[in-house]
Amino acid sequence: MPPGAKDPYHLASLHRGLEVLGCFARRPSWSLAELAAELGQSKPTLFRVLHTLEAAGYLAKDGAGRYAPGLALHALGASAVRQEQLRWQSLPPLQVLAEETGETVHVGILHEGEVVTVQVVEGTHALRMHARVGKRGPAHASALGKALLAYLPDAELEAILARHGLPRFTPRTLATPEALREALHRIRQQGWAPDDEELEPGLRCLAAPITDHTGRPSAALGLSAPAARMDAARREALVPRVKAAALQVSRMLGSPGAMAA
Amino acid sequence: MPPGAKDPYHLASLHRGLEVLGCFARRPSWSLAELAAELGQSKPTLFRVLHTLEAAGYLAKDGAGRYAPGLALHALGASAVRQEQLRWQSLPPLQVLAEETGETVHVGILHEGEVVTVQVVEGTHALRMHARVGKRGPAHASALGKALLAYLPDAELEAILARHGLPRFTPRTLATPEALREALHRIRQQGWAPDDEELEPGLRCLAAPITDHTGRPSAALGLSAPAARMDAARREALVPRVKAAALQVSRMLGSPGAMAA
DNA sequence: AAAAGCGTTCCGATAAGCGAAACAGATGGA
DNA sequence: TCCATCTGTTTCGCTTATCGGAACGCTTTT
Repeated sequence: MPPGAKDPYHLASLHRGLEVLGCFARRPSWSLAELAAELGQSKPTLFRVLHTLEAAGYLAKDGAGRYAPGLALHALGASAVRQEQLRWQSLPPLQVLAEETGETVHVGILHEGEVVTVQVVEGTHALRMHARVGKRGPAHASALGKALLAYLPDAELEAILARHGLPRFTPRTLATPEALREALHRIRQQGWAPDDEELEPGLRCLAAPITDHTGRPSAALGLSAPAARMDAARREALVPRVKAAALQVSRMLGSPGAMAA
Repeated sequence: MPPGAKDPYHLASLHRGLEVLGCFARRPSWSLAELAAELGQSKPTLFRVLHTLEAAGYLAKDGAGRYAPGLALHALGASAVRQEQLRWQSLPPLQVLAEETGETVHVGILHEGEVVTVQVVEGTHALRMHARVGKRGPAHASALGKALLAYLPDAELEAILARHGLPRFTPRTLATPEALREALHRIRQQGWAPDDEELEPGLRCLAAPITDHTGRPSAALGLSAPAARMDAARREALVPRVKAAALQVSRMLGSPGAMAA
């Protein structure tokens, strides 16, 4: 980026715009002239940049002619903060749980009918589930996914079923709407979701919902282990720990329901 | 913006970049191809945009080759959220206080040695202080400013004095470092700051600090009235109400010190 | 009254940046 | 195993987007 090496894929105009936005991270209010001095740019150039940022809603003029962060920037910021918050707040409890149980634990959210992994801490056993941040997977065939589907409004569940269907991965996959609905009903009652080799033979999971600051279950925390280490007794013992970890994350996100516990 | 009217101050490249960022407000993870489909852009074009956004730290590649919000975006978001939060969280308490007292109340922050007004609710009396969001003013000659200066580290206070000096506006302006320091000492002790016609003859104010989620006094809440309505007795009566309003805002910002009260 | 500051507009020269097409790895199905 | 088909990346020549000097009103300061 410094002189010398030139990058053929560098858009100067966009780069300048981002530099301007960066200034607003430090100070909430700038005039054109101030930015021109700060960034060493000509006034017409910056005028165009500011004009474009304003048209896009990223900046807005305040009472005086000065520029301030706009609605789009606020929306973008809120979204980024929320995601980062979930991701990093959840890390310590995940680490503790992974350490204590030796199994891979992860946090995921629902997006467009699929589960997206947001954070992972791998277990310590040689044979363990592999997971990666950013990975997408089917919602109906994972504990994480079912824990989230269970609290969705009916209409949204319908839409997801219509869009993705219920592809079968193993003999145990819940491949009919009836079976899935029944499972979701039980999940709501008990407050956690199982996955008994429904996605991959030999892989068992359990997951509990995480509620955000509005109280809605917007993410889930799960634990995955090979069937050899996850018999009924061990799962029984793990359920409260997974639920406790999910509750702890919920509390850190400011969930009203999780406060008194 | 739609076809027909063309804007000579529109930077196409920057605009596209902002559209890309907007996508990340809705979904945390995108591939180049997905964005190309969503925005109807060619792949090389988007590749350049993503490359530039990544180089600037606004986006980053996650485990797979997919793009996710980067550190710069997170920093920007956190800053925007914090500012907006102070601004809108403070509004309801300000409205109540303005309604009950009939006077103009406002919230301000310190920036580069000056007070910047962040939110205002005007009073109901015909004769009232006029204030505008975004307005800047001297810190040493306003209640808001002094409430903030009082909690600054010594070095920072020094720097501000060196930079702006202590210009005199009225006979009562604190125009010497000694007078100011003494005043700030008292302010720390009593937890609120006065302004007795120090900026404008006939204008009296009082202000109390607002502490943010880190516990630091990062803003202040003030009430301004003409001297005719603000004798010693009335000010005495108003102090606890201004302090209570400031405390309420602090609590809403998650200030640890303000929680138990 | 003059001067200095601001944001805004104009304009011609330049190179920034666009898209078609080609390329290279990865992935997955037959 | 090979082929089909996705990715993301690179190249290249044409065009037009866009840059900065300079000039313009306007408000604020002296």
